[in-house]
Amino acid sequence: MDIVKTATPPAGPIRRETLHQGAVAELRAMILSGELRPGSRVPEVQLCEQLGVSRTPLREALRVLAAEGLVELRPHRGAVVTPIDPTEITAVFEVMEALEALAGDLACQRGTVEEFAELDRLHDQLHAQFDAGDRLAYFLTNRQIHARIVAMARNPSLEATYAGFASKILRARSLANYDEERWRHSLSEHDGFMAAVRQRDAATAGALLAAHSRQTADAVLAALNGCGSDDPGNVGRQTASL
Amino acid sequence: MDIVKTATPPAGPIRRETLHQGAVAELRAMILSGELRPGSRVPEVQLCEQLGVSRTPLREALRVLAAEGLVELRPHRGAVVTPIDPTEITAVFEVMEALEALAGDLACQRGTVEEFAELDRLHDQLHAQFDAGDRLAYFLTNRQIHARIVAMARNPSLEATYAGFASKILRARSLANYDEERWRHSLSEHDGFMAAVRQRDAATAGALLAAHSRQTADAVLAALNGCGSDDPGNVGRQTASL
DNA sequence: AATCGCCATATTGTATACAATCTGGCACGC
DNA sequence: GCGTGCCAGATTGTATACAATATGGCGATT
Repeated sequence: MDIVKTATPPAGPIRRETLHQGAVAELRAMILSGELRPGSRVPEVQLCEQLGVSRTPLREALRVLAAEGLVELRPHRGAVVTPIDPTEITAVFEVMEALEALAGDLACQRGTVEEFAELDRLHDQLHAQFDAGDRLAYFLTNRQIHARIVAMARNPSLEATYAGFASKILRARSLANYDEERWRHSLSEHDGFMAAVRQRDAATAGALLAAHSRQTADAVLAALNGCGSDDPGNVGRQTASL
Repeated sequence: MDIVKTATPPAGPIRRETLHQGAVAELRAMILSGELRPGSRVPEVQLCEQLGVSRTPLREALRVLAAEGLVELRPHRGAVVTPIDPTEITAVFEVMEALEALAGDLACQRGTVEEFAELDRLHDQLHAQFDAGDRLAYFLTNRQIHARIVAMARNPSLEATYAGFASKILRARSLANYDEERWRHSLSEHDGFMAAVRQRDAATAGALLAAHSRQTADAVLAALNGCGSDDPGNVGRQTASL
């Protein structure tokens, strides 16, 4: 058989598994990174040549992204990247809070010793990156920590739902970079729930994670409402919010 | 302009908005009602003539349903209706519990007087249907009540997520019809959280709704594990579980 | 006799062609 | 002058045709 060409051809158009799957991944990345600006129309043919695929798989990809809520389809009027609506983000954060609480609770009950150790390691790394003033690295480690906690909950449905909400929040965050004080506070919140996590105190960990999420929400929403949407200067560049 | 033909043509194939949207709705209904059995393969061409559409919109519909988790796509091997996996249902219920709690909490804070009154009316109706022994009617009213509560939470993201989880649970329920005692207990749980709702006691209402969800989970999972999956006699008929 | 490899068939993945619908502008009429 | 109706262009929605891949059976080989 041909078990040879398992690796991705470095050049050429996308070739993940099927074209429409690859297109979904590509488009999602483009949306989350801000390369496709919120509210912008998405002409099919243009994306087709950009991704090197035909309209059929591209359209299938758009339908999937629409089901995820990243784009909106208006019959005969084309697709638009879902605009970032502070009202919606508020709603998303409300649910996120509950999901974080659940994840923290379950993670404490179900994580392995190795996973807890890994969490500790990441937390130390987070501190180091804060001390170094490396916002981007901090941001990435932060996401990793939360992702690990969710994974430790041993609940694929929670994980998938969490990922969906996280992606929406990520898009909002890319518009709003906030201040040093919030950063410091964010770290101290991490210290807080990590203390509970170390003791396997499920209820407290969940509550503190939810509180952390709520604080993040406040900061993001404040930044969102603060900067408005006129002349979105750095939109399109993913910035490191905390 | 042509504001005339707003109504759906009664005859002819599906014609909701676009064909693929209609196909999504049709297929989802077929899956939820059990007309398409869990685990069964879904040949495209067969569904095409059944729905009276071409392969293109049907395939787009399948991609959407795959994103919702109702079908699974295996490249070059066709789509299958996602089998009902007790493990997954357990996970789904875990998240559902948190969603119910959140919905109940927010609903108490945000519902209008009219909505609370409507909830009361539905609750009375539920009692009447229990007394009449009408399981199906009870089941439908039950769903309505929960849907109303979620709507009162004023959170579209929660509503959408809830709907997704509810549909998965619905499929599991259709396999497991459980006993009179559980029915009675379910009603008394409704009495419980409705009492809290009437007092706008958000925290208690949320907690009781979560508990109700947990009890439902126990019953459904017990029934699921009880009957096994050999000779799934009445699979395909939607039954009224509580 | 059992296993491996190959091939015919069916089904899915993709590309292209055609039909339907929306947008923007222009001429006409009031 | 302004609004209305119509038309050309562009874009999306759908159908069909072609290419690629998985499945199951048959035969050759050991």
